[in-house]
Parts: sequence; structure tokens; C-alpha cells
Amino acid sequence: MPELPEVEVVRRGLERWVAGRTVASVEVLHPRAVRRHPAGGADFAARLAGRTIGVPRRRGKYLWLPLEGGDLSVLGHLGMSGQLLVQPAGAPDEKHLRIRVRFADDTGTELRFVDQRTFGGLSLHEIVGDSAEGLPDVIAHIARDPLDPLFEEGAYHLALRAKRTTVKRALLDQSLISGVGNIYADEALWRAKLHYERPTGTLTRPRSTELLTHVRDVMNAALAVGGTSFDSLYVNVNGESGYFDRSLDAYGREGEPCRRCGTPMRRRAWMNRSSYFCPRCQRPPRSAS
DNA sequence: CGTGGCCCCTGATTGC
DNA sequence: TGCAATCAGGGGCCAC
Repeated sequence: MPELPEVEVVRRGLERWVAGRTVASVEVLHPRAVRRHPAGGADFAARLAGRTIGVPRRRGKYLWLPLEGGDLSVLGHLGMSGQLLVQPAGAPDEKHLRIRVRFADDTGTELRFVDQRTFGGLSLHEIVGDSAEGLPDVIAHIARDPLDPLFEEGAYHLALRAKRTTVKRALLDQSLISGVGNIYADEALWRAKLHYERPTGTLTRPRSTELLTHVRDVMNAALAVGGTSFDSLYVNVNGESGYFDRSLDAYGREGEPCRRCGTPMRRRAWMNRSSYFCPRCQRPPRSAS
């Protein structure tokens, strides 16, 4: 269940194993895996066949494969349980194999999209005009991510100040900053000693800068060890799990001592998810209960 | 309009 | 052991 670091690990794997290869044929095994491709699975397969894949790109948790010629990109999102695997062509099908891409070379490997919960998927998008990166317009609303050199810190801070929401919601709002999910939001908030319900309007510029620094630090730390994984659901493009979960300070640590002050960490149900925090280091704002 | 609630799915785990 | 409830790291959609 990937956030930015995991998706970046997948992107690098695709760059290593898939870029430059020409598609021979595509098999769509589950319609939900191509539901963002309005023309359907048969159209997806037909239009991808014969095309050569360029250098994979990423923004936040989305990744896309520009096709040579520049007119089309394959957009991918892993959702909660998606994996992109490069497997030997003869390997047994995974239980939740949704899409298979065969290549027109003798490498003997194929690309597989495997996704238990089918929240993720692949789709094809026409690229208009001057998009040198082949960014599909359906993700134009996704903000640049904090590891993008063109991410604008000043604009981010102003957007935070203008919003009437809480800091964790803002971290998860992909139109403000992309790539941050529930795990890294909790980790960055713990590092910044901020309560998840802190109103964004109360954040000073130094405070939001500090928070952003923690977001980047925790993502870079995760990237350095190949992304976070709790179980076999998340596997990178070569079939290997990440091990960053061993270094998490907040997420999943309910009842365990805070690594700063020793106070037992707490978990709160929040937006159909969980927030983990230290009740001593991360004091709730006055208005919150 | 911005914000927050709901829902899409499958499977593992927990609790009665 | 069996079954139901709960939970899971995402994000689009739609009331309000």
C-alpha cells in the first residue's frame, strides 16, 4: 500500500526493466483494473500493442509510462494493494493478476499488474501539445510532490494558511502536496510534534517549513531502504519487499512508548483510518477534543 | 465553492 | 471452530 517512496521504488524498477521495450500484446484479466480507461480493456490492449515504452515518470503516488512518439502515456496507480511485477513469462499467474503485458523481445520476462483490492489500475491517455514529460491531463490536479525540485514551498504555505482544515487532512490532500499518505503523514507529524487536528491556519511559516522538512526526511529515509512494507502485499517491481517499517516512529505503535518521551502512543479512529500520535509530544489544539 | 462523509473491493485478523 | 465485525497504507464522487 504504497505512498511516494514505494511508488518511486517501483518507478525505478520499471526504468531498469521495462523502459525501451516494445509491447507485443496485452491481456486484461479484470475490468476494474482498467476502469479509468473509458474505452475498456480491449481498446487498452489494442492501443498499447506494438508501442515502445519510454522512461517512467512519477508525480506523488501516480506513475506513468510515456510511449515513444509522445502521443500517449500509460497511467498507473497502485491504490491500496497494487503491484507491478516483472516476472519470467512462464511463472505461474498470481492469484490477483489483473493485467499482463508481453514484450516483443527475447528477454523472457513480462510485466504484470497484480492487485488484490482493485483500487488501483492502468489507463491510456492522449498527451496534448507541449507536455514534454507526457503528464496525462487527468492528473493535472495532482500537486507536485515534496521531492520534486519544482515544488513551491511558498505557495504551499500560503495554501495551508488559506485552508480551513486540519493539518493531517491537508497533508493527505493530493491537490496541495502529493505523495503523502497515512503512514508518512503520521511520521512527519510526530517528528514535527504536531497534533493531527491542528488547524492549518495557525501554522506559522517556520512551522510549515519544518513540517515539510520532516516530510522530506521521512520519505528519503524510506526511499533509502526501498520503501515501507508491512507484509507481502507491497512488493516492488522485482518482487522484493521494503523494510522501512522497522524504523517507523508513530504508525502502528499504539500502546508502545514514544521514542522521544516514553509516553504510550495512542491511536484514534479518524476518517475511516487511524492516526497514531504521542499524547505528550503532540498536544491537541485547544478547540479539539 | 470548499469541506467532509461515503464508497469502491478483497482478505486477514479479532472477538464473541 | 465458526461466523460476523473490524480494519487495511487511496482517492473519486457527491451532499451539504
